[in-house]
Amino acid sequence: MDEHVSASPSNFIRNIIKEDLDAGKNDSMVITRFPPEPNGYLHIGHAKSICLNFGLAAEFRGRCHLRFDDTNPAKEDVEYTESIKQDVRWLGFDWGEHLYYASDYFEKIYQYAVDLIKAGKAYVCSLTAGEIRLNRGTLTEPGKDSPYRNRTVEENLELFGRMRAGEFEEGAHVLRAKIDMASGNINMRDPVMYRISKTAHHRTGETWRIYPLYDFAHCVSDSMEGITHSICTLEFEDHRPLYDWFLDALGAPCHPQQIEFARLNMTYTVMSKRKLLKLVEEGHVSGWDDPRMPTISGLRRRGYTPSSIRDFCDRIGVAKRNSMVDVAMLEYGIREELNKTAMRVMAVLRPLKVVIENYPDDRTEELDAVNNPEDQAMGTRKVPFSKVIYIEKEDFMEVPHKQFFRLAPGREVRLRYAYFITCSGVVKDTETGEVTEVRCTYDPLTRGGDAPDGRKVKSTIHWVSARHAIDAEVRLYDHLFTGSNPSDEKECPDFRGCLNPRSLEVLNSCKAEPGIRGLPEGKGFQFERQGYFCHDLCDSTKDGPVFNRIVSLKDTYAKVLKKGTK
RNA sequence: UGGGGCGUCGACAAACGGCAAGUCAGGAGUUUUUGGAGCUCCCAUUUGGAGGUUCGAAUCCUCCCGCCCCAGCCA
Repeated sequence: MDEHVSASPSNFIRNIIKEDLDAGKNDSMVITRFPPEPNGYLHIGHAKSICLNFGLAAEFRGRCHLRFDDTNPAKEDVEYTESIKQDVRWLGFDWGEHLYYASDYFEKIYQYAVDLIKAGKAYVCSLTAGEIRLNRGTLTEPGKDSPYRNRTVEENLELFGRMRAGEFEEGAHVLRAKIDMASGNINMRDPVMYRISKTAHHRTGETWRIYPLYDFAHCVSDSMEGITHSICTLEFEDHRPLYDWFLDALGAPCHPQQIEFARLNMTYTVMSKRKLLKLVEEGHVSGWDDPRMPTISGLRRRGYTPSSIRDFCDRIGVAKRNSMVDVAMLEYGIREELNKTAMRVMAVLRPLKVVIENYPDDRTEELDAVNNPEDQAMGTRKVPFSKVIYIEKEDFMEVPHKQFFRLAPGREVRLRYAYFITCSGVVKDTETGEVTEVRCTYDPLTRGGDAPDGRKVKSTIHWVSARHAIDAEVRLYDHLFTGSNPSDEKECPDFRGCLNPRSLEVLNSCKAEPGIRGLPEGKGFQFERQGYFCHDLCDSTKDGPVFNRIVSLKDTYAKVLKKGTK
C-alpha cells in the first residue's frame, strides 16, 4: 500500500477508491475526469474539484480527463474553453492526450437514445414545456403520465429522426425517458433527454438541431471514457439514481460510480457563476481577472501561486458537509510560501519627507540589504541612502500614544539597514497644521543598523532615498464583500448590496527603492513591513510600474491598537 | 406532509466499537535590524438532543431537533 501514501489528509473519497483498489474493482484502475461547462471562468471552487480529481488520479497512478460538458450551446463559448484549459494547466495539472468534448460524442449519444427508444424506455413527448411542468406534480404529489407516453417504437423512432433533421420548431417535441411519474425523486419522473434547439453550437456549428441534456449526456460520456469514479458536487446526489438508470437501461459495459462532495464556500466572496458574471457585466469589477475575484485568473493576476492554491485545497479537505471556509486559510498559504521565497525590497506607500540635518547634502551611500532573511542563499543588494528620504506617514506621530514605538519628536529609531535617526523637529503646513516634513539627525556610528555602544531602539522602519526613488502605483485590495457570507439571503438580500466599497484602494504617489527594477516579473516579492506584492502585468508600463498587493503581512500592531480601543 | 443528504472546537476536518488527529483563527510567552518570520505552550472531560445495546459508543439501534438540495426543454 506504499504507493497510496500521501501527505494529504484522508478523505472519504480516497477511502472509497482505496477499498475499490483493494477489492480489485475496475481492473485496479482509477480514471477520473474534470467536466466543466464552458460557460464561465473557473474559480477557486473549481480548483478544489480539479485538485481532487487530478490529485486522486496522480496518487493512484491513474489518469484524469478534461472533458467539456458542452451540451447547451445557448450559454457556451470558445472563449471559455480556452481560459479553462489555461487555468487547469496553470494550476499544474496535465490531461495528456485526454482532452474531450461531450459535443464530440453527439452522434454516439444519439445512437444510445435510439437504443433506448427501441427498448421501449424512451419516448417522444409533444407536450409544451408548461404542460410538462404541470404534469410533473409537486414535491408531495405524484406526477401524471404524458398522453404521448405510449407511442409506438416506430412512431417514436420516426419523430426522433425528424427532430434531428430539424423538421420541428423549438419546443414542439422532446425525448423523454420512460421511468416513473410517481417517483418520490422528481428527477425520475420521465426526465427530458433531448430538446430541440436551433442554436448554432460553438464546435459543431449547425449540424445538430437537437441537443442532449446533462443527465443523459453526462453518464454516457463518463461510460464511454471508461471513467471509474465520477466525482461531482452534492446537488447531483438526487441525480445518481438517474445516472445509474440510464447506464443500466443501456446495458453499458462501463458503469462509473458517482460520488458527491460538498462544493467550496469561502467567507467574504461569492462562488456562483451567475453572480460572478453579474459582477463582471455590471462593472463592479474590471473583469473576470480582476484581482479581487475568486476566479483562477483573478487569483493569478493578484499574485497567488499555483502551489499555494493546491496547498489550500489539501488543507480544506473533502467531505459531504456544507461548509464555509475562512478566507484566512487561503491567505495563510500564500504568506507561508512567499515568506520563504520572496525577495524583500523597500517601498513607501504613503510618503512623508524626512530631512537628515547633519547628513552631507550631496552624499550618496550604498548600503547592504538582505534579500531574504529566511534564505541566505538569496544574497544581498545595495540600497542608496542620502540626505532626504521618505518614510511611511504612519511611522511618525507628533504626539505618540503609549503603544507607539516608531518615530516621534526626540525619539530614536533605526532605518532598516541604514542608521539610527532621532527626530529633532517637524515642519507643518501653516494652513492645515499637517506635518509635511520631519527633521532628524543621524548617528554616523550606527551605519548598517547597529550601535557600537550597544544601545537599542524600539523600532525599525523602512525608507526610500528621495533622490533615487522610483514612482509607482500600488493597488491595495481588501475583501470584495463586507459580509462574511454575501450569498446569505438574510445577511444580503441582494448580494451587490454587500460589496465592500473599500475593496480597492489605489495609491499613486508611492516611492520604491531602485532595486525593484531588477525584480523578475510574475514573481511575488515583499515590500518590507507591508505585505507581498507583484507586478500587475496588464497595467504596468515601462515608466509607470503598477503593483498589486497579494496579501498583507500579519499586523500585530493593528491588533494591539484594536485591543487598546476596546 | 414526498425524495435525497448532512450535524465532531470560532472556521475547516480526521477518527470505520478501544479511550476525540491536524490545519486556520484566537491567546500567552520567547526571540528578532520587518510590531514580519521562527520557537514553546494554551484553546472539544466530549461529538445536535434524549434514550437504548455493549466491559467499552462520535462510531451500532430508536425517537426527536436543526440545516442543505430537488418541481429547467440549465449544468
